[in-house]
Amino acid sequence: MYAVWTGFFKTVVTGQQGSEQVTGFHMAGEMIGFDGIDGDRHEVDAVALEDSQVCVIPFANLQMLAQTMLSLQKQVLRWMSREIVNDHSAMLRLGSMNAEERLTAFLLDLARRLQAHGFSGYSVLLRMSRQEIGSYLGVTLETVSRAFSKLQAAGLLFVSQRQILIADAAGLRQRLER
Amino acid sequence: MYAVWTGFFKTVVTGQQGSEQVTGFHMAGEMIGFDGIDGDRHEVDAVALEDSQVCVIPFANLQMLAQTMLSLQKQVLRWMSREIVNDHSAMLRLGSMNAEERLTAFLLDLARRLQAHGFSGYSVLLRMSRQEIGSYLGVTLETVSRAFSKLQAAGLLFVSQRQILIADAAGLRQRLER
DNA sequence: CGGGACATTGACTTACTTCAAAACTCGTGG
DNA sequence: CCACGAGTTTTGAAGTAAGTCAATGTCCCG
Repeated sequence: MYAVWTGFFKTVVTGQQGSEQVTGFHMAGEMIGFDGIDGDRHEVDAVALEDSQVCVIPFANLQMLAQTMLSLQKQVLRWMSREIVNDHSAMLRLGSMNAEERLTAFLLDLARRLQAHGFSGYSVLLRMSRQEIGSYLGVTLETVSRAFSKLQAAGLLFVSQRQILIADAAGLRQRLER
Repeated sequence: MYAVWTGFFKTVVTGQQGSEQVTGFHMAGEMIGFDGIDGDRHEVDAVALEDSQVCVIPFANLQMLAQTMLSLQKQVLRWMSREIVNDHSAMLRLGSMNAEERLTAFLLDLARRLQAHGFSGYSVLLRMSRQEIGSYLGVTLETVSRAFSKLQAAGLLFVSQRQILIADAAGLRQRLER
């Protein structure tokens, strides 16, 4: 298991012949590697998107500790449960939203998580490229770029390369209530 | 937690204003409800697609038992890990495959799971409607129907309403190696 | 036998992709 | 300090896969 200490990661699954799909972005305080418990190999690759520090925790150790520390055992289950819930929202995004809605939902989620970590909930510095956002959202990088431009034209946010300023969070949220 | 004893279920997440997304199908021997551990409510609804029997397991009980039975604790982690891996393949399907590939991957996965449960790996009786398959795969029911017809025209399978006969599993697998 | 739900197929429309060009950013070296 | 070049982002124009709307067909059950 890998606990992100500082920095920012993406996790990627690779299909048979090289088709890549970003399955998530991970910041400080989050865990990576729950996919490797069942099989004996991790199904995803984790890639740092900036200089980062992780704490490597052999799963056997975690499990041993959890036997005596009940709170840790609970925490592991909560982490995994949270990942499952996250993945289900990702499926909802990918399966039943258009490009603009996907980007909106993604941004709101990112801003919320950043805020939970003590950062501003309005000024977001993206660590990932349009390409990577597109992969995560199941659209092309061009579509991501166009969706950004459209949201900016609608006065909901300001975009300058990777610096995003959310001008109207309520307005963004409203766009998801189709 | 709910352990499926007999029958067949779908799980569904509902977006803000009623947009539905099927997040999975579950057959005998599989567990439902890992999404409810973190929050205090389940995020998905489970719906039986035929007469079914489940074993209801209060999570607190499971947790208590797991403390003394090490093997059970491991099993819980394995179940959850497997769900995470499954969700990631679902994301890969939704994010980087076209309609025909999504249906192909879905069918192969379903056949594999049925076979693992002692059923035929070739003759598949679908328990869900085109609508529900479409929701799971992020396409419309018409697109599902057309994809079925196309795979049949290619001689890879035979379709008669909900009865599917996989004629060329290797050929189907090959279609995924784009 | 008839009605209702589900599935298939066709014709048309559209959101997104693809291909291509121009603009911006940033690090490197002259 | 500026110029160059590579990588990234934005924007436009054209093509296409899938959505939408609608008609027809099929199955099941009362």
